[in-house]
Amino acid sequence: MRVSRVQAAENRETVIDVASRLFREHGFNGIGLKDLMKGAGLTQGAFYKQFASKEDLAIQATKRALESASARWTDAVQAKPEEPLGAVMDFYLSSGHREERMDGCPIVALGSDAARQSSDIKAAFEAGIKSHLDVLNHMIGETTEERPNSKAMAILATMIGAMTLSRVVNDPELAQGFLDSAAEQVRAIQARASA
Amino acid sequence: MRVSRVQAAENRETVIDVASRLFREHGFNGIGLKDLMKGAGLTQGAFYKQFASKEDLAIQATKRALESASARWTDAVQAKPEEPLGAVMDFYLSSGHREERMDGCPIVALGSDAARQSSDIKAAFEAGIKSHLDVLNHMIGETTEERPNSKAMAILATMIGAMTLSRVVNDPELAQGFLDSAAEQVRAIQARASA
DNA sequence: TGTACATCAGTGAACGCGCGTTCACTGATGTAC
DNA sequence: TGTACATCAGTGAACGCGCGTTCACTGATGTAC
Repeated sequence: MRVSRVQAAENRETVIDVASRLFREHGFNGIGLKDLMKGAGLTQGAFYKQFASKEDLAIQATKRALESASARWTDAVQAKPEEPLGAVMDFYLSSGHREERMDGCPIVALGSDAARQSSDIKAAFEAGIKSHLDVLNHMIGETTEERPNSKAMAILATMIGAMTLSRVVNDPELAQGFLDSAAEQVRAIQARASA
Repeated sequence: MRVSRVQAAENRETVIDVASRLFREHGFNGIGLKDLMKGAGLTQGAFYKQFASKEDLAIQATKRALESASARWTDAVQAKPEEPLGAVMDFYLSSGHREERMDGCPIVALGSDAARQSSDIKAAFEAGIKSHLDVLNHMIGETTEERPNSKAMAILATMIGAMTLSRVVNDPELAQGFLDSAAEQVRAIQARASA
């Protein structure tokens, strides 16, 4: 049952979108091609007409996940341009984000895994992370300092570290404590940047 | 070939030690029972004489990994009691630690995975993380504040976030930048705590 | 202390299962005239 | 524009493989007398 070129291209994009979410939910090794394709309404056999291997899809899906994460950050900036960093923290350091692993930050959801993956996967993370740093730099209004990006790097590290810690403990109060402490900390960094 | 009770107990501990290292290197799903047992000099079949399931071993190994991580932190304190936080940062935020996933911080190595695991696994992380926070609190000499542990939480989040970011990028300079920015940031938190 | 027997940690093969990947086939799409 | 044929995205079954788990067996350890 051949399908139009347009439809085939759409199917490919759907598979990448679905994979970017299911990989975040289950990890690169935690979900198989059968379920990934089923999530896009296709069967296993069609996979190799679109992708060279599972690794190939993992690369595309990682890029997609980081692009949508960056888009979410820039959306936050535009929604509340007078206090962009606050807007980002409102969604990133929230209990909602703690629960939504599937649609949440891919660095938190896949970071431990990614450290073990090929340099192609890491390249996708690196590009996305640089994009995050650029957005942060504009937010804190600081582009020239001793070590470039230093405060943006510290903010990003604090935020993804807090979300990671928040997700690996059972105690909800402790989990919330990490998010609150990170928010307090990021505000302190911002104050130093503005001063 | 029965083995003495003492030997059997030693074998069990060896398996847990090996697993705590190999899980960190390959992830919970990235290594099988055959290789875990081989690492301890035993065969696959002996596994179920010592553990109820792979999940059971994962719980024991996670506890072990976090205990040895905490031990490393307290060792650093004792080795350099006049500047304990500096001593911890010297090893934690180092390129050596970035490369040694097998013996390094289990929160960074397994955090993304752990968020998807059972509450038994999370309980092991929670206990280890609380222990880390206690050590940090003693270091910064602050036990009573508005939100208890707030600065210790921010320091821990910054450190594990920086190590995670450092490991998922290819560019060595960018990787080092995250570690350096985190160190700078942690010193700033410490200064505020002492003031 | 010495002997006879029960226990059980460890071995290695087997189990069913799901994985990533391959392939013969289908039939609507795209192309050539 | 209409017809004939080639293309190829998608199907569904099959491949070999490694996984977690089970099991009959071994033989040194531990126990009872």
